[in-house]
Amino acid sequence: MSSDTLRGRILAAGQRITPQRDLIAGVLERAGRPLAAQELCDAVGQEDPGIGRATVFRTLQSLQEAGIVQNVTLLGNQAGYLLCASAGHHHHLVCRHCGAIEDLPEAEVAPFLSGVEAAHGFGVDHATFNIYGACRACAGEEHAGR
Amino acid sequence: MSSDTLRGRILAAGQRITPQRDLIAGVLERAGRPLAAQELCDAVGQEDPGIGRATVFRTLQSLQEAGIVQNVTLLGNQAGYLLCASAGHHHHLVCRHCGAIEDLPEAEVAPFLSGVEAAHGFGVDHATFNIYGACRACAGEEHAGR
DNA sequence: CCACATACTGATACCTAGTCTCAGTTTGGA
DNA sequence: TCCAAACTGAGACTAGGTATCAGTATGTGG
Ligand SMILES: [Mn+2]
Ligand SMILES: [Mn+2]
Ligand SMILES: [Zn+2]
Ligand SMILES: [Zn+2]
Repeated sequence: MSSDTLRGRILAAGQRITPQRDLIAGVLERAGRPLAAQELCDAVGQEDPGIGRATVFRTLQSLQEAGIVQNVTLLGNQAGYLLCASAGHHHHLVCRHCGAIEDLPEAEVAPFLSGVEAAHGFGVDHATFNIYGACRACAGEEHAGR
Repeated sequence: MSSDTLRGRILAAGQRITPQRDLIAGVLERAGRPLAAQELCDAVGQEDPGIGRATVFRTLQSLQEAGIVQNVTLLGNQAGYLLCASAGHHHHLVCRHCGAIEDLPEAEVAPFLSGVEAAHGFGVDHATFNIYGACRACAGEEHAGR
């Protein structure tokens, strides 16, 4: 069960299991796409109105430290919180039509970064990418649809 | 004179020249690196305390539309405002030691994006990069310095 | 050079995301 | 079961940014 995995990852990060964390991680997991702060707070409040705003943000912080949640920048510079299955450093392709997310493994960007380092004499030590467009499904529809 | 150019670019975007825009663009130009909202407001207030906060943000908006200013994400997810000499779409390498910025032309990232499109069947229509590290000068110092 | 539509400005109120503090509660290990 | 440490909710607070509005400046066409 994936709940086991989630809990395992929380524990592995030296953090405690609490009902709040369970619930919040669950909301993100079921969403399957990045949620804005507002959306997340609403969804959490709907499942348990007792959970305070501060706890939501603290939990996001914890889950990020545990490598379970990633912060992505949505269109319009809005912050989105995304539950990630893969734990290591990786990036995301954001479909601007359906909101779906596709992982972009670090291995795929490493050669590009090496090229930049070589060309500019710049030692890259951290990089994030915000890549927006149409996922395969949506690109197909758009092409066929009109 | 670069002031001519700046004004030209503002006018070309169908916007009016005002003392406030002149001053704010000047502050950014002299900074030579991205400024956070706070820093910018402080610097502006120091040169002319009469300029209101709202005007600073509106001006940033206008200058962005005119392609003169770009919004970059500094470390810690802080927004930075950067005056860019080159007008077209391009990216930036941010030195985390001295704050210096190096332009990364779109042409250098295009092949990478094409590769992503091919590999994922994903139609990229907008991408931004946040690349942090050590510029040539700082990398040299670090290597030699200790 | 003047008149005038329109763009712009400052003040101010407002909003949202996110942080901080603090007193009380829960967790999980010994 | 006991306890230190981690966590929680409430609520105050901050920072970045936007909306409104009445007044002012800009630049264009006459
Ligand atoms: Mn992911
Ligand atoms: Mn630039
Ligand atoms: Zn899609
Ligand atoms: Zn440097």
